[in-house]
Amino acid sequence: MFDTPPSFIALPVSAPPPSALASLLCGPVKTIAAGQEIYAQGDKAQALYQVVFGVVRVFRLLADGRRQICAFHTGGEIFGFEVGAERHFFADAVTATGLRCLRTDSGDDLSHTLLSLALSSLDKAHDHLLTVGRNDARGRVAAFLLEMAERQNEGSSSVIDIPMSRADIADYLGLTIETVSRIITRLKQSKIIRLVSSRKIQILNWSALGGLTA
Amino acid sequence: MFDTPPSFIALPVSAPPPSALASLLCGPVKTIAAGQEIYAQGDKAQALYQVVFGVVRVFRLLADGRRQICAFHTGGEIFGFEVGAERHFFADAVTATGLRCLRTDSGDDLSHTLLSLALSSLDKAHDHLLTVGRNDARGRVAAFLLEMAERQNEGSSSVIDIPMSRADIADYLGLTIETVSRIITRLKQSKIIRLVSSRKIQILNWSALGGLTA
DNA sequence: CGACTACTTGAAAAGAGTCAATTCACGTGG
DNA sequence: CCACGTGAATTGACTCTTTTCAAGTAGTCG
Repeated sequence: MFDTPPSFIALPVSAPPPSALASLLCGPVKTIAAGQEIYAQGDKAQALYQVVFGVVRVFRLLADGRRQICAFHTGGEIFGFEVGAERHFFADAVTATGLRCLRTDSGDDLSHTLLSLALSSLDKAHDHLLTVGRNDARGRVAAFLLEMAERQNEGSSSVIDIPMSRADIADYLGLTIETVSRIITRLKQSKIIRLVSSRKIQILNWSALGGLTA
Repeated sequence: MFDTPPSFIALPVSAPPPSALASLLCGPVKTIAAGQEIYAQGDKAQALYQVVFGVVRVFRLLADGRRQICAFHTGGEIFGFEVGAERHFFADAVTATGLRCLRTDSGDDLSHTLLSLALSSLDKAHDHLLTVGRNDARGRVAAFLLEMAERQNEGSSSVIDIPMSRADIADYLGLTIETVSRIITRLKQSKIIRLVSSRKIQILNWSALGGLTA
């Protein structure tokens, strides 16, 4: 390892201090309907948002109409970071969603809190890149299901809600809807999952599912 | 667009202020050899680095030995952000490289500067995700060539240096070496590029190349 | 009940991966 | 200076995966 001069201290990048985070929150919760836009590419980047309930998707649109979903955000998560003054992405609600705007003008050292939030976004983006870059279709769907499961393990029921459509999943994973559907069918046939309904999936064999991802 | 309460100010996320950045720099330039490790997964995250010359690759290693390169970094770029106290990635030198460590203990409001750097990393990660998620093999290679060209358009020669191996390119784009090689051959046959040598590529038709990417 | 949308399934075609064999560039040592 | 060895890059033949296009099923809302 490349040795570091001792005078360099650790980066201030610990997990977001919950207290500082609480001080960041403020606005009232706004409820928006499924499909409603939160912001669009080209908008002025003005605020961050916290998801109170529901699901948000953040995505880019390509010239030919295709879409790459960069991230889904669910309860508690914060999104809306942008590099410049303008939005580079679109964000809209997948389901009816409650959002809180986050103040960034409370006077003092907010950038410390914002930094740890931004780094956590960066980390997730890298995870997603790994999922898409180094997994075949089956591995990507498996990773997606495990990601969704992890977000909602309150009570650790093995039945997970899939609030988004197959098209959303496909655009998130860089696949087509048909492939997503076929993979789900195959996972069902091999008894790794069970479909309660097309939007409610029970995981029967966690380790097998985990074994499919990179 | 979801309307924002007027009390919320713009995010402090403008481009890195060059002055503040200058104040961040300090350490002497360390030269490391091609292939030498800079940090490894599991290491304590201690500092950021700025590339003075040369090329660095940041990557993850999978259980089965495969590799996903998250980013290449060249002259001037800053890397080494981590979420927690531990490194989640490996970083090493592609070619002989000069690095400067960046102090993060200079007393005052560094997190503002760090935030804009982190957001710029986040933006690049999203770009890369788009490249890998929504392009076929040809589009990914085209995007890669254009990215490399953009990094070294001093003098705007159309001949670009490719300091990394085909294996590196493949691991960056989520492809195999053979596919990368075949795509390059096809681009050559269609007179979009010309190979000065396997590591020196001249772009003959920029717009055609741009038309291949999403 | 009918229309609409989401999801699933099938068959054929295209794309990318795998395995194997060359070719190429470059150093080293005879 | 040339033969040789090494690792990188290219090419070929073949297989497997994923997409494409098309059709069919299911569920929902009027």
